[in-house]
Amino acid sequence: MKKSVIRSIQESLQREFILEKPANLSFGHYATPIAFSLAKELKKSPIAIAEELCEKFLQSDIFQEVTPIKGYINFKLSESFLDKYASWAIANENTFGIEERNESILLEYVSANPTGPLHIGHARGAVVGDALCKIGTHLGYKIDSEYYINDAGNQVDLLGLSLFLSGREQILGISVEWPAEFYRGEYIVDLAQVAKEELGLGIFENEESIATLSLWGKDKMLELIKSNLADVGIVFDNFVSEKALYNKWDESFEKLQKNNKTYKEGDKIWIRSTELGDEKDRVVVRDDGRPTYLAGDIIYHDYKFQRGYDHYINIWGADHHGYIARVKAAINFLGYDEKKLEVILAQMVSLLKGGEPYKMSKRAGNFILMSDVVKEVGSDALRFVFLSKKSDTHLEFDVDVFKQEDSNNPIFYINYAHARINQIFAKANKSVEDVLHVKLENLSEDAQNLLFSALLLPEVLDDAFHSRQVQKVTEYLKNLSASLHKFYNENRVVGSEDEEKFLKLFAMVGVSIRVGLKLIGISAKEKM
RNA sequence: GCGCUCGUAGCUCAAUUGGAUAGAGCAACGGACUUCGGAUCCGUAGGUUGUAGGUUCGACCCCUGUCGAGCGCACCA
Repeated sequence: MKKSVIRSIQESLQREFILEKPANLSFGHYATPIAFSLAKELKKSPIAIAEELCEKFLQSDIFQEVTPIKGYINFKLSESFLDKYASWAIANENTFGIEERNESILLEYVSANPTGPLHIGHARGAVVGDALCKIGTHLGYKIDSEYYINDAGNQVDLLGLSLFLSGREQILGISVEWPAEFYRGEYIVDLAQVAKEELGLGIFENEESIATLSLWGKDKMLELIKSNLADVGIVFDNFVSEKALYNKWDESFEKLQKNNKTYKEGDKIWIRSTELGDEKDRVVVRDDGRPTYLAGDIIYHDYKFQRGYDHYINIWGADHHGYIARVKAAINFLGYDEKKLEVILAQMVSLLKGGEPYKMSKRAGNFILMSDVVKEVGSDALRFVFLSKKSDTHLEFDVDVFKQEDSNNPIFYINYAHARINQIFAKANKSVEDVLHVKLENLSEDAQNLLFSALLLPEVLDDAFHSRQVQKVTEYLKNLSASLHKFYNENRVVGSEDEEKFLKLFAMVGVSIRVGLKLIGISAKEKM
């Protein structure tokens, strides 16, 4: 819809311009402040310029009115244009808003350590990533989703050690001495129990089996993580193992070396990340020869870029923000365009419980499991809460409030609108096909506004994806539902002389609600 | 101390990315024919956008200072 408008204006204007929505829908459907920027050039007042331009624009048949107001030019679309578009959308629901593009994107998100179940903080990145993936795919981007498994290094070792000690203490009844850092939490105790059943009691007897427990535990945790994700409808295209990539280190290292971006100091190897804005150079290989975590990420990003995507998106927890500079530097040093990598930060989620702050830390074991929240409020509500907020703002909510969010939940509000539409078709004893041919003309202003709102979905999706702000979609769905409810309360549908027109209008709203919900991973309810 | 992110109604968040009168929900208060399902709708109240400057036709948005919050500042991930 917007594209048709832009094309039409472009034809008569022959220059770049900004198209936006008027502050007030009664002014028109679209607007442009072009007269303001022309004012300087032409040395005329914006108001006079706007008036002159309006006449030119009126020649197009997609506009019913073009009016100047205080220098702004407002466009009102014609009913026949809106009707044609709506008929097409209703008949082609599955392709409504779908576009063709050639750009490929690699989207990496979650990538939580396989040392424990996902907690509520991970859920935010997970849900946002999944929604971006679904929306972007709908918009025609070829998106692959990927999860990077940190299955090498200290944290996994620590998992093995924690299982080992827990097994000795809880199962063998031996008193153990806990180190300063280890994984606590009930899942460790539970997992040690499973280890006993699958691997035998002997596994806790000898310290040499810690390595075995690490590997075994990591696999178990990964399974758990996958099922946590599946519970909210998230499935990844790829899982990439840090460990499996380690044999490519020489290859990546050689590139860095060739570009003179590493150096040796002491017995360590450093990368010159300072050259590209990092605070300091970073160690990539320790003095005992073990590569650091950064080395793993260098290999991984080398591997990513070798696969030749047009664009790369990483969703990271905000606590990793300090990491962006060094990874981008490394990508550049490897000979790639680091601007192709975009990092989205998902800000911390802080939980309250009865007003008391919850300190979330994987290591402390005092965290809220994503799966627990899903169990209590359901996947839809969890998704909706996280998708309603910009991902880069701190989010704080009280679990107790969250639990009682049922009738207050906007999801119910949206679903109610959707269910209402079905209900009214049933009441009228008509199907969508019955009313598809009806022309939407001579509509009241309210009806026309509702129609226009429903047709806006593709633009909203486009905007949400390109600004990486998924809350625009939830916001839109709430507003569209509100318009529907309002219209419903003010207009009698069944039995009125406009019945068929209104049904077609409602069908269009239903399409947008269904498609919109689907793209944020929520299925619309037919009945409630 | 340095860096990143953020600061908008009592609370949780929006604001077409520099545009027109800063908007929703919740909470509060007052209303809507025993209703095409009232899980809805209408109305009232609530704001110097943390704060002080600057940039310009125009600023919640950009720049500078300042205050406050969170997160980083590892050879952990």
